[in-house]
Amino acid sequence: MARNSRGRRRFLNFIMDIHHLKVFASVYKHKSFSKAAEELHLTQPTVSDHIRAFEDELKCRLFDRLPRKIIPTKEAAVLITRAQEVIERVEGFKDVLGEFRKDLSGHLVIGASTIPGTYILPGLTSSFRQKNASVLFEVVVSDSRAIIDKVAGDDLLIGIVGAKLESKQVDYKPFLDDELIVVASRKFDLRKSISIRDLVNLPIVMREQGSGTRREFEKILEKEGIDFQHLNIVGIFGSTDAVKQAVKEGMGISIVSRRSVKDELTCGMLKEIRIKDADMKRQFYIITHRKRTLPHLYKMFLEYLLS
Amino acid sequence: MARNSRGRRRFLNFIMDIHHLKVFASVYKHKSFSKAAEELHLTQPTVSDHIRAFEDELKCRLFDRLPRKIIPTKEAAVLITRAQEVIERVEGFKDVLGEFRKDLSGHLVIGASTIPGTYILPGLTSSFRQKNASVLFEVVVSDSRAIIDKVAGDDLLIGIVGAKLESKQVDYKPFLDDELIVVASRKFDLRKSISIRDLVNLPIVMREQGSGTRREFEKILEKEGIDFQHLNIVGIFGSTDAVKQAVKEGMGISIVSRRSVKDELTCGMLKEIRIKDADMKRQFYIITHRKRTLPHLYKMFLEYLLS
DNA sequence: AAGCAGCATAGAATAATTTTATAAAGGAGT
DNA sequence: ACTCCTTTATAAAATTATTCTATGCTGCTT
Repeated sequence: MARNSRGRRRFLNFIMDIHHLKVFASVYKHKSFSKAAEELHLTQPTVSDHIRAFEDELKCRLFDRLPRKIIPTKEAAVLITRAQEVIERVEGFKDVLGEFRKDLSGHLVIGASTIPGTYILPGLTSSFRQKNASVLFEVVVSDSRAIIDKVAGDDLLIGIVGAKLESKQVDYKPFLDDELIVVASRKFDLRKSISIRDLVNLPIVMREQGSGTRREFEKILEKEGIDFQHLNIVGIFGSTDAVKQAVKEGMGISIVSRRSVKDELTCGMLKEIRIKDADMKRQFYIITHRKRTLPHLYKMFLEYLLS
Repeated sequence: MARNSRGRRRFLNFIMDIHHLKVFASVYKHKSFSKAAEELHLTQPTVSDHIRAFEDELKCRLFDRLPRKIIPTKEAAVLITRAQEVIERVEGFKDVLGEFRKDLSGHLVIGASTIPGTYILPGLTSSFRQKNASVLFEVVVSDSRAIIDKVAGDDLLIGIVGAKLESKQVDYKPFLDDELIVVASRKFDLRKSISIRDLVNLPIVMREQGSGTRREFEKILEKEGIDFQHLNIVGIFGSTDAVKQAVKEGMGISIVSRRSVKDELTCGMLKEIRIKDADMKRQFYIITHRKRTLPHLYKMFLEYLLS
């Protein structure tokens, strides 16, 4: 039945959904119930019913039914504008999403551990910006542990880290390679190539705990059966630059990412000491939250990174 | 079942009615399906279902469901503004009508035949305006026939006329009384009181056919058994003022509405000749279309007229 | 007066929404 | 690790809404 117990409709809800408004607008446009029915692919009784329900709801007559035509009342004339506005907005709903998807501008926040944040991302963000319009990049640099926690805890959407810590929330995608190398000041007198066991005897400068670089180094030592405690640690610094500075000053050697000392090696400020018997390769990862949806801009950037 | 054949919904229609938008907005606000369900007096599965349907419709995820909380996606953040706008507009629908009803400003068009339009309405519109704000009155003066036709034909909403012509469309409400009187120039030498039959011998100035005054006069003659053809008509004028002018000039006597010559009688420009043997009372009517709804302003004015 | 055009009404058929009941998944506390 | 708790998902049944067909009514028109 078109109505439920004579004129009263719906249990709790209101009549004014888009559908009803559309019927109203169409009747107003055609000044005819049957023409409106035709346009909307409904039957005339349905249209009648909608109009009546709408009139009941508003407690006012909207159309005067004269024998040959219907005339909208003043009230209908007042309402039609608003009704059309609402319809238009709702129809445009999907377009809003479409527009939004085309839009590659916006604010892109990326978490990164020291090496990726300092030596990898600046180049990539810069070239992404050259291809795509106006993106504001914000690179949050912290150590790997902190970045992973932020991604897991919904504070960041994407991160690039140099360590893989277990977390159910986080999805790891392998990204670029890197290699840990041993560096020393150019004044440091040492053979060009040593065994990993020789490290035990050398003064070492290190990053703090939580650093991906340090963690990788610890993993390598462990694999080689060397106890971290036996190392001769002479300094711990909170940043790669500080470590590099200390090494340049001759405080000791350090194990750092090759990417972080590329320039110093080229100009001879630091020299590399090859380790002949250990694999010092490491992997960087792009991390995202396993259950969160990336905004479009982020997806685009992620695709760019992986290509 | 909440959905009909697994996720596909509705036969022909779209999901985005106000109801769905409200569910979306509530979930967005509370960041919780169950809280939204509570607010909307629905159950949680219903809310789940609406959101899923909406997501299917837009082909994009709106909320990331994490274990303890849900996080709106960027898409949801983009859409929520628009959704709230639409909801607000629809909620405000009834208020628009309310406002409209309180509003007593506007354009009020009244049709009137000569006597009401010239001698009755100006006073009434003026006092109505003193009580109520800013009404723009437009008085369309024409003869009774024309006004009745315009009301019947939807060109006018309200009219005041001095004749009752049959028309199924038109509703007549008795309004003020009037009286037809015989007037003559003050130079015109005649007894103060005559019989209606004496009119046959006098030179008469008249309004055109269609005039309510003339029609009333014809009806009186008919009642008295006097043939209109036997009258000594010496002039026909298209307006009451023209008739009055002609009478003043001594062209003849005329039968006019007492209201239209009130001032002239007072200052002696015209004199009344009493008819001792005929009832010359007449009635004015407020007319409206039987099936049309009067706008609020018109209703107010009508009430004012009838009080 | 019969035919026609246009809206209203009633009841049946169809479709959509909401509910109850239950599952599944992930945290929090013991 | 196990259990409880919270939150969302799923399924089927119940409820409610919408639409349709058929028919009635009214007032023009011829």
